[in-house]
Amino acid sequence: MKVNPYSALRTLATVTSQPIRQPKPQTAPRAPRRDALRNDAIVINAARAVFAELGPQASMETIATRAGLGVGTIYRRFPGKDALLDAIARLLTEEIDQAAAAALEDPDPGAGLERFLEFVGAFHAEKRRYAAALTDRVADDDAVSARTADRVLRLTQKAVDAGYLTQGVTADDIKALIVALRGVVAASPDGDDAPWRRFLRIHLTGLRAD
Amino acid sequence: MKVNPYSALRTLATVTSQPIRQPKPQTAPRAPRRDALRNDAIVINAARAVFAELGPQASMETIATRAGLGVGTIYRRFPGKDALLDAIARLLTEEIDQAAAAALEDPDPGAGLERFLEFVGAFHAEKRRYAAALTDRVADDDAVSARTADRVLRLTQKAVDAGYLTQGVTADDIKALIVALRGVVAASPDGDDAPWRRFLRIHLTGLRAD
DNA sequence: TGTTAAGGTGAATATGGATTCCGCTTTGGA
DNA sequence: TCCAAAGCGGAATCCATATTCACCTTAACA
Repeated sequence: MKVNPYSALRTLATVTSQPIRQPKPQTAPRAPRRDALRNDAIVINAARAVFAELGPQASMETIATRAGLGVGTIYRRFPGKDALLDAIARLLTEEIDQAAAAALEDPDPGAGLERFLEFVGAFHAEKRRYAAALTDRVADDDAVSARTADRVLRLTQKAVDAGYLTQGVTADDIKALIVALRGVVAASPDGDDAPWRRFLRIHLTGLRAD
Repeated sequence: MKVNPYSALRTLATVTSQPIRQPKPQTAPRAPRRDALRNDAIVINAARAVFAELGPQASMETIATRAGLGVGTIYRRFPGKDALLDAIARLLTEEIDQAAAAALEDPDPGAGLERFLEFVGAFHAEKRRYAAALTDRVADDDAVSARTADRVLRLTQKAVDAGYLTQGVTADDIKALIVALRGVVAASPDGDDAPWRRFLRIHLTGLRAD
């Protein structure tokens, strides 16, 4: 069993009668080191690159090498591989959220929706190797996730109201289209955008018909 | 290094001068044992069940237990887990092929196509946990695979000729729809068929519109 | 019914990674 | 410039499987 280091210190202090500088209880002890802050981003970027190339089963060793760091460093910031994936998932959700926000700005709701869906397609194409491993990593009731869901909902409603989409189309239909797109992308040869673009076109036709 | 057991036997034979019963070269040595034949199917069925439940990362141990056999027995028939997955993939391709064949029989090409796609959706729903791990396990130029591809091609052409699908729709569009369906199924809650059915409906509308 | 090889078993082994740990290095702060 | 504390590195450890193998059973055939 391990000895509690704090009790040892306290004992020593008593014996030597040295005044102890008590750090003010809630004061931040010290500024975080610059390299530590930098590495945080380096790790995530390396992980994204490696996962994109090798898929989610890429080893921590590989990620560390790519980052130019030791494995231990990764574990200092992220509890484990799973947490790393979670962090990436949140980051990507954020990116999708940005795109949704931008789409909502478009004065033409139909154009905005199309732009958003094309972004999603390209997004999945870039992450084809590990996109599937990201599902369910961000809880539905997570702040970002909820915000995005709300944006998609409004995007859909605006498109319906503007007459771009048929009456009766819901946000769930758009979500289904998004995961479908992922399936098409995953099954197409790397770098070939034509299949998912065509697929998107056709499905939108279906969503617009009476 | 390991000694070749055959040379050892040969040496013994020479020394003792015993006549060796040479089995007639090309004669089938013996009929396969009944239990062996039976186990072959037992293993595949157990594997299908376990994969459906736990996904493709289920252990060989689990499969063996489910089959009521020892792990070694599985390895006697299949070189390894990968080969087991391959075998299942081929089997499932065969099932899809059957469905395609049946659909071609339908006097109404449109109804036949719809029936086929609904079969595919239900098929994926049943295998939602491991369907993704099956892709690319059966080569495109494999006999069954090629036959199925041809059937889908004919199914599509008939549907176009009959005016059910718009002019210009190709077999690739149907294949894309199939993988898309897989994506939708994978993202829906277990056992809920409504999402993929609705999705199929909508996409077919898109494929039928001018 | 006896002989024998095919077939079955599952403990032992091999392997590939994830995760931990501790000595060494760097940085913040006085 | 000096002293910790915060960080880093990466070999050592741990673990969860896949796979092998030496020995035991059982079915086929005479």
